[in-house]
Amino acid sequence: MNKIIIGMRSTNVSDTVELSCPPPGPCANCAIGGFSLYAPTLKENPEAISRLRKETRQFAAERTIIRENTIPTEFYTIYSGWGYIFKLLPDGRRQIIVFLLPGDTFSLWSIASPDVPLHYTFRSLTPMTLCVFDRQEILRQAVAASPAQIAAFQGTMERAHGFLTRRIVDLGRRSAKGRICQLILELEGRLRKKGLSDGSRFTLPATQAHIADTLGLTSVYVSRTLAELRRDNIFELQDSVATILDAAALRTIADE
Amino acid sequence: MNKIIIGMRSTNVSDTVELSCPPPGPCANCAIGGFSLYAPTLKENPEAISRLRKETRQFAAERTIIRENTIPTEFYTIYSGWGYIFKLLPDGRRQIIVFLLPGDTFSLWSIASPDVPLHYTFRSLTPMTLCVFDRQEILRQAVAASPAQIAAFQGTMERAHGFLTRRIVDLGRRSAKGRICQLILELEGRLRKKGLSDGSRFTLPATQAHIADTLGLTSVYVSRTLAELRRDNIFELQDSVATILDAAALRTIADE
DNA sequence: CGGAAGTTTGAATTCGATCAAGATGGGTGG
DNA sequence: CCACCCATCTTGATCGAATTCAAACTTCCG
Repeated sequence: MNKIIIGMRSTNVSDTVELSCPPPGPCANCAIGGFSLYAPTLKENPEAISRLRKETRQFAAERTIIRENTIPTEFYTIYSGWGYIFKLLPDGRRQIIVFLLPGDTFSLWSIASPDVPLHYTFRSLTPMTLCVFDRQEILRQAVAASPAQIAAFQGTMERAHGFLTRRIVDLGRRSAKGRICQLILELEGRLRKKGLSDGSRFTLPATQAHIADTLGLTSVYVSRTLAELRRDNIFELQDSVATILDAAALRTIADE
Repeated sequence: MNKIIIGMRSTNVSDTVELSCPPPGPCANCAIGGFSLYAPTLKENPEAISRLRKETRQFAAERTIIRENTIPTEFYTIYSGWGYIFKLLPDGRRQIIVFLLPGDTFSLWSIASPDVPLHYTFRSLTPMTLCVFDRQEILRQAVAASPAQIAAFQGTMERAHGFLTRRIVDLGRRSAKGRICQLILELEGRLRKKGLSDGSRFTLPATQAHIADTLGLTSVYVSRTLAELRRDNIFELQDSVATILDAAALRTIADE
């Protein structure tokens, strides 16, 4: 039996520990598969996906999955848990590019240029289970399989692109409060599509430091701003549970 | 004969004026074609591209090509001049997402979802000549034609994605000076690949207001920061000509 | 020569950062 | 089971990078 992973937010010891585990059931029964990149193929031919999956792999919180400047040979789907992609500046400042949620994939962007090293790092935020595929295989056999699959592939890239451009607008032209509301709405929307939010309440395991590093702020100021939103009965974040108290007000602050 | 377009930076009269012009020579001879999205097809079968091109179209500076919330039916390659893509906030603040240079294309990102309206606006920065294609045609016949073409397509998307993530890092975690140096290096690099920079001197037609709207700053502060770089003999921008005086220093400031 | 767009410079202001000190709370080890 | 530890969050005081407001200057064009 494998070791049990404990703690949402583990300490920094042994940065790259990983624990193998037997795969969960066949991909056909996967709760999150219908929201993944290869959903069309999964629907038509679930065994094809099961066959492509090399294994599943578990990580504790805050473990580095792939480091900047390495060349990934694998392709991952997050089966459970949250991850994030970030870039580190020479002096240690960190910018989180995007949070990865269950059903999201990693190494999509570099799939067409297999020999270019990553320019950012992929890390688990919570304990996380990944389904592991061979990068070349998934490209050839799943992504280019059918017209529906090509459309899903390009659609995924486009959605990712949309999140990035919206983040650029946030960082460039919105106040701290606006950015935070924007982020809450983004995450709620993405989670809702996967059945992980009822529209007003969802799990948000990111610390205020993660949020700060995502929005170009400091954790101190994130704390102050969240306190304000809480005081005004607009939004609350406690013990990794996010609650939208006043969706209209939230959207108003986010929009301008 | 058509009207002649005058002035790099025209006034705001008649925001959507456009002037037709006879197409320049066949695509096979195009100076910029080798750097475009469909370069592989152009090399193998230049007539295919010529046939796909509906027309060329000229715009004066600061004209809106496609507005936010509309559904584009055309696909453009910039034959000459600069353009930019931006998003407007309700109160009039503007965030420029990216500058488009000769050989760059537009509506790439929305090519897979033909019925989703744009969430940003495409505008000319200088007088600009576009080669116009049908959006569906270019997707089917050029982008999906050959393996080399698919690779070029995905490679283009990846490069664009790289620019966006780097911009996010800049906006989130870099000082005004760092952002400006970063932008100079990005533009120089992109232009050099197209033979439009010798490594230290190139045309940069953006005003300080454009730069400010790209980097999340105000034009006043861009002016002050450029003055500093000029004073320190690192970089100079005068009359739309950018000159890198000290590349090493520029890179140092940009990197951290 | 007059006007408009762009740039520069100065002074005052502000949003968010930085520094610092507690408070809270869960996990670990004794 | 208790005590300590460490990460996270909170709150206060001060600081500073970039904004805002304002006015002059420069160029180019009509």
